[in-house]
This record gives sequence, structure tokens and C-alpha cells, in this order.
Amino acid sequence: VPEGHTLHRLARHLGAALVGHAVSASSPQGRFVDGAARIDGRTVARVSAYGKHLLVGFDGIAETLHVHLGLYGTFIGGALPAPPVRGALRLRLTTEEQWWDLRGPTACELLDPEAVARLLARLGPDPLARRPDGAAAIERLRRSRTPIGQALMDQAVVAGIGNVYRAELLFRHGVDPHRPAREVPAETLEAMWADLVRLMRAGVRAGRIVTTRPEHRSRRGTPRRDDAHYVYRRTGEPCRVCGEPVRTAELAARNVYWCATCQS
DNA sequence: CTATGATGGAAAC
DNA sequence: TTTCCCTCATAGC
Repeated sequence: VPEGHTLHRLARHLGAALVGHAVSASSPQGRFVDGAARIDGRTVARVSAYGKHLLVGFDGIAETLHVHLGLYGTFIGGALPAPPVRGALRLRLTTEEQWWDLRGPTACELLDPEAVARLLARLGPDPLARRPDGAAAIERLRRSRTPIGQALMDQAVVAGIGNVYRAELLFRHGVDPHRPAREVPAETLEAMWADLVRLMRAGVRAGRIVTTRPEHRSRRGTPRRDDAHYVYRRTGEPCRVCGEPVRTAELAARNVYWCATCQS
């Protein structure tokens, strides 16, 4: 589920496995052969995530590996021996101990420092940054005439939110996704940001998105997947708070889910 | 087993 | 506005 939490979790795991280690790099699929050759044998210097973007730096070259998983990319690894190469394997990295396979990414490329700077410059504040800049994010929302459900998905406004966090955050604060962002009270936006930081940090820790409060789940203990969300992908099912059927519509080219009673 | 749609975003039209 | 990336969880047979 590659929203921002997935990328930050991945950066943490990749960093622990690769930083300080030399990697062998190959592109069995054939679409990143030159890039793989450029990093093959080099030592990984740093791994970081910005919004939904992953950056990997290497000793000895100025370029940075940039990965964006898109809608269905995966980057998974484990202890050697590596599994047999299968299907469209864009990039395989191995150390003496571990393998990491990248499949189906939207972006897998080497960027020079200027391109990295341009990439970061077009991203809004990341709730998962070490020092999240809520004031800047709220300022961007307050200037936006677009529906808040659309503005939240704009990576130049907030970096790392995807369709699940959008729907769930708006539900938790009783805000209709179609409401113009600038009409949402400042105190609501501030509460939303603080909540978003908490939710996404929990998402990094758990490796999944859980937004329901315990009292709104059908059972106690660790929520099952069908108990983890208030509205996301629950079209027609009863709202966990008021019982009204959850609605769906298209907003920012994606399905948005909301409760018309709880969110106004 | 196959069919479907999905958490995203850039490029092509 | 449409296409593409070509994975993976889930639903249905």
C-alpha cells in the first residue's frame, strides 16, 4: 500500500540493510541496465524517503537512485539466497547477506543533484519528516480554492497522502471532501495536521493504515483489515458512527469515500 | 484457476 | 483526458 508511510518504512529497512554495504546491482528486465551498471559494486551512503519518493545515495558518484512505486510497485527483500529471477524484475540489489527486488515502479532512475533538488522543491511538507512543517501545509490549504479532498491529494500541498489517508482523515474531522479547502476553519486544519502526523507515524510502525478508534471496531484487539477504516472502500456499508450508507464519488481522478451525515 | 480493480503519477494524446 | 507501468489482494468460479 504505497502511501507515504510505506516509503518511510521501506527507507528504514533498506537503510538498515544497505548503508555501509557494497551492493551488486542488475536489471534482469532490461529497463535499467545502464543505471544498474552505474551503481553496481558501490557502497550505499544513505537512504531516505520524501513523501512517496525513495532516494538512495552512493559513495563515489553524484547521482542518486530515485524510486517511485506508483500504484502497484513493490520493493521487497530478505536474507540470501535470493529467489529465482522471475517476471519483470526492474532492479535487484544484493549484499553479502540480503537481496532486494524492485518491480513495477513508476520511476527507477538516476538523478543528478540538480534534478534531486527540483524533485524535492515541488513537494509540499511531509508529515513524516523529522520536523513536520504543519504551518506551511496549512498555509497552502488555506490558499486553495479546490475541494479539500483534491487539495490533500496534491503532493505539492502535502507530500505522502494517498487515497486512504485522504478519505480517513476527512472522516475523522467531519469534513466533506467537496468543501473548498479555504472554507475549512483554521483550527480544523491544525487538528487535521496533528492527527495526520500521528496516523502516519503509526502507519510506519505498523506497516499498515489503521484509522478507526477502538470503540468503532466490531471486535477488540488488533483490527482486522475490514475493521481498519471508517469509509475507505466501504461504499454502501453502514457508517461506523451513524449507520448511514457510506458514499462514493470521483474526486481528483480517484474514488473518494465519505459519510454525508458525519461530514458536512 | 481467472478476472478485476487498486494505495500514483508521468507521458502521451 | 487517456494510457502506461505490469503487481497483488480479493472475489468469484
